[in-house]
Amino acid sequence: MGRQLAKNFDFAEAEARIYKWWEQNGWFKPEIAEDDAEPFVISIPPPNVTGALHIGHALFATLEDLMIRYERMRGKAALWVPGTDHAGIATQLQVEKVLREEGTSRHEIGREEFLRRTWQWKERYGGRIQQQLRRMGASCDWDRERFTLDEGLSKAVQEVFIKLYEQGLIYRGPRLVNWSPGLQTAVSDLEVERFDESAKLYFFKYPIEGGGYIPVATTRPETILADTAVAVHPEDERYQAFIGKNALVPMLNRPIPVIADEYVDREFGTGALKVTPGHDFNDYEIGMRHNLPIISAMNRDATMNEQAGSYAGLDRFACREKLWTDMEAAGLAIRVEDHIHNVPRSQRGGELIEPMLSTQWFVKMQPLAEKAIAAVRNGDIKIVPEHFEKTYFHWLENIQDWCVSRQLWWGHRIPAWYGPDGEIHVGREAPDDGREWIPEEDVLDTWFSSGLWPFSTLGWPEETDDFRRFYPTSVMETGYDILFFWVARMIMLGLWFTGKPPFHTVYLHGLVRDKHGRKISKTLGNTLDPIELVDKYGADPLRFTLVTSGTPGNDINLDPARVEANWRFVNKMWQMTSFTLQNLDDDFEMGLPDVDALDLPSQWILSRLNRLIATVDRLFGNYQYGEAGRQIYEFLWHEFADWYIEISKYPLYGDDPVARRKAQQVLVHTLDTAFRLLHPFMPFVTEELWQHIPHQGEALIIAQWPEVDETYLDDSAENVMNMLIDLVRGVRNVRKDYNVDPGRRITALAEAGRQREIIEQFSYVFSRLCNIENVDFLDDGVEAPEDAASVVSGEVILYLPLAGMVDIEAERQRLTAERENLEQMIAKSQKMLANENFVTRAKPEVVERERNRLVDFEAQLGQVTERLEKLTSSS
RNA sequence: GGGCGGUUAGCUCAGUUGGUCAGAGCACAUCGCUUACAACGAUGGGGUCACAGGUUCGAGUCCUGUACCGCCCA
Repeated sequence: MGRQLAKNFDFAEAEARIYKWWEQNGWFKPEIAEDDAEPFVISIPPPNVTGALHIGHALFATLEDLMIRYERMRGKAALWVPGTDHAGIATQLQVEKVLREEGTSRHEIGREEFLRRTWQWKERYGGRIQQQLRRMGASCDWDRERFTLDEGLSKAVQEVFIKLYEQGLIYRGPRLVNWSPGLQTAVSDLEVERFDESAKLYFFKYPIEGGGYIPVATTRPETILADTAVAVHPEDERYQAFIGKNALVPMLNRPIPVIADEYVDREFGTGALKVTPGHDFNDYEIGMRHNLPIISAMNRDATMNEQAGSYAGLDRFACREKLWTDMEAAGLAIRVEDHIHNVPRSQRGGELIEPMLSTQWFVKMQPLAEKAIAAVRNGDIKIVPEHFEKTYFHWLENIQDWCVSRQLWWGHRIPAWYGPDGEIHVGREAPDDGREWIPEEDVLDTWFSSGLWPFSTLGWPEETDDFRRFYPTSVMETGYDILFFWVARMIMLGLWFTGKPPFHTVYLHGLVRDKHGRKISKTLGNTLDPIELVDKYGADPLRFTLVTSGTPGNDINLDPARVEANWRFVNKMWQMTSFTLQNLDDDFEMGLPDVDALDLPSQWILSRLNRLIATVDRLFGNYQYGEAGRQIYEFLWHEFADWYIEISKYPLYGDDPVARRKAQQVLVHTLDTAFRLLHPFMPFVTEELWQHIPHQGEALIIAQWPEVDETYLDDSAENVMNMLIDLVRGVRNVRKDYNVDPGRRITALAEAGRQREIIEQFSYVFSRLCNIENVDFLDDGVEAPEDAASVVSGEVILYLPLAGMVDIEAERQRLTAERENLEQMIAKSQKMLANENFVTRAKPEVVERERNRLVDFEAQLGQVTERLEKLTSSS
């Protein structure tokens, strides 16, 4: 009789075995659903192909897998499209580093060889992250895996670029761009981060032709050499006389106009501004307004060029120093002050970004942005949590044209050719006109291809079966940090090219931080390696911790102690199952008796179980996965294990085969249902345990999601059970207070009024749970023993005769405290109910509940008071 | 300067139509190896829910303001 389970869960063995089994059976594929099933599709946020799984990846993998598993169990054609990103700059930097170590460089080996090496690098390291996602339990359809440089995706990229060009939305031209001198490429404004750093503010004299000077302050003296104007505020009295005159650029003596512009902040510095359209974005705007010439005084490596006169060839910082020394010598320098300056740095590597004049390819964003704004405004796309919509709108409403060309080699080559007469051709091929067309060297921003991801991965621009069936996708789950980089661009490009929003919901998660809320960084040494945690505790506890440690859109402070606690939860479930299996008969048959045929504890646990299903459904509907997980945990541990299992030992160990059978069925049914609910959170252990319990169907991963059976919802069973639980707790309490040896069996006397039958029937509960040998009933008019402690719940009072152990005075104090507490509650409750506004305005069920509470309190108070009076009169 | 988020037990966090909402885990204290589980169980201590107003019969929950922390944008 009974079945055996290993003593503990060997997660390392089981996870590998189960994942392989799922994958081999094709259960990650949408085709396992009915042919007409509604699709549910997620495109993975593609990680860097040569990267390693970090804790942020673990978070998205968990959330997306949770959504996919839930919808799969609900019968939808669930498809999670996996893939990786070529990550232009990051990957190129990795390979360049290797080349440097080999003593060579990409320029030395040439473009073709460099690309060969990079593909080789991708082949070698590309795959690692996919394996790590598998360890997290990610149920992606690996047969549909994509890479942004795949042929199909490259075709989509070309298609989009060419179409946008034909539509007049792509242009090429010299503009001021963010230039990364170390990488020697342009980057977009999103790829620039700004930091407040201490710097120097240099005050100097701008000589005026014909005498006098205007004092000017700058943080970057070297740009003086590229000044094309001095600007003052039109209403600034101090400088009125100079407007329209010429100033002379220090050391170069080049004449430039003094102009008036309202942009100038009269309070800052000297109130006069040097204007350098070639090296500053604000100055560029001023330059446009006043038709100023643009001078670029730097080379691509941020050394000074011939425009800098004698300073040509110097690095910008060396130039700054030398120029200032020269200006001091020339009597033009006034003073240098310490100054906090907002400095632009590259998101990649942190080097100083220089605004530089450069010829690049741009996408006109406004027409695309308008559609993207409308889609969220009219509800076609919902952002969760909602407050991110504001950020989204603000960015799109103020959108700048997107610089999409990069002077890199690793990426999608821009499909453009230059003709011998300077003409530009954009298309898949060079024109076949016998002339020599030179292909564009630049590649596209990696985010350009990522922006097509939801549809390019499904075959677009081809009208493939997948595209027809699975586009638009359903939910875009990703971090809020790439709302602009990625999400907004997918929405813009998706709407523009497919005419449909690429997904109906954007779910944004927060950043994972360390347990003290610090950003995770190698420098701080607080990195959390998800794979290490999986090795130590298994994937399930890590997943559960990631989901239940926070709320949507908020950062998560991950405490490894919680991972350990959830590993204990896994063990707890293992033990619950082990208990159940040990108590099954060989001829056990699944099933569930009608609610009327069940005992109270079973009615109670099934009522709680069905409420749990309803709660989880409601929470999932609102993307409240964390709360749903916590509720399941609470149910399994603190209702099912703590109470139902303990109580079920009575019928299981008793000699009534019918009762025994019913208890078995309730145990199995509850585990079965709870495992289904928990499976999206903890797929491995739930699958393993489900396989061990009696079950119908091949695998939990494809089992049906539970539905609420309202016939099992039972308020009255819950109320009575709560009373019993209350009494048990009260008895345990007394035992502890009086230091009654846990092994010592005691008896109880009850005054139960209308609850007498219940107490009688469930005296075994007291026996099992608080070691009460038997409960007798006090006949009317018979006094309770004096040497007894008492426990009250509702109208029931239990006396625990503890001859010689009860300190009457202590007992009196205990009861007095309880009476005071009750009196307070009663007063509060009475006050509420006496308030006409409450009775008339509050919801009826709230008023009703309050009335019941009051009745309960009063019954309890009656018992406590009576007991106190007896103790007082008899002592 | 504009916008957003946070401030709940020693620590990490829940608490989403305002009415058992003052909770969980960890940590701490006491007791217990009782045949599912010591990777456990029982019991307990611990918070004026940042502060000040307001709305409401009722506010951790809604509104306004303040302080501090963090993020985004300029």
